[in-house]
Amino acid sequence: MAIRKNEAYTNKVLEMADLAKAFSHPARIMIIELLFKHKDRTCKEIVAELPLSQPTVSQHLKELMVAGLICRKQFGAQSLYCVEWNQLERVFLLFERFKYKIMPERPKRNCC
Amino acid sequence: MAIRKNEAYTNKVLEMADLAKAFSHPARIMIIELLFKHKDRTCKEIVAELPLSQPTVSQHLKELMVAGLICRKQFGAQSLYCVEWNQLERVFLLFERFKYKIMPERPKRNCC
DNA sequence: AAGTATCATTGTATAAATACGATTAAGAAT
DNA sequence: ATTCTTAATCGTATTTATACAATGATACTT
Repeated sequence: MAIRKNEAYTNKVLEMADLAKAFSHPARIMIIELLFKHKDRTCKEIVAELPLSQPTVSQHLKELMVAGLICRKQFGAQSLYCVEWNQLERVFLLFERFKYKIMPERPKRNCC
Repeated sequence: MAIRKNEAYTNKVLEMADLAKAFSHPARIMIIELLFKHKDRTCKEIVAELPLSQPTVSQHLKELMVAGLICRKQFGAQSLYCVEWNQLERVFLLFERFKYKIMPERPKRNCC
């Protein structure tokens, strides 16, 4: 613990951790997959594809919204969800940058 | 909840969620970055770069080992850690596959 | 042998994540 | 108007994650 708490992590690392967390539950990965197969989905349709109750799915949807990965449009009584492509691209960009920063250093074989 | 609990998620989705979870804490991302800068690092050196106590760092190291992302070599009293490149490549592969499965469908502009 | 250094493990406290029943709110249908 | 549908939110229980002091274990130093 040689580093002070407040200047410990760069914004990029914090952003990557947050976005990785959004992907750290299988239901949330599946939601993103579902939303690209059909671009607008109601909550009910998403619930029908998952082994989770409606309130739990709503909670995961909210987390994905907070992460900026999906958005919601109100259509009468129902909510239509869709992917925020810009933010999804941002995730892939961060992981790709991380990879190309690291992988050129990759040794011929693993050390262990 | 129309899907039965046991057949809910594919192995690929579960694997991706687990690996994303490994990246979901800034300390763990930094550890991987540190380990590629200098390929072998002692626990003490890693602790010196993070705002966390030695036991907490040890715990994060263990989680990364369980995820298969790093490995440990014992050298006398000290532990040397290094990246498991194969597994790191696996992470990037999963995210890239996910991207190329999804992004061709990307519409010209966001829906919201 | 006694002391020191390194680091994993244990125990434990606190916070965050996960899950769901119950409720609420708002629109749609009758 | 009343009932039904849809989905968010609330309340709460349970599990998991995070953090660290204390301890234990192993090797190194003197």
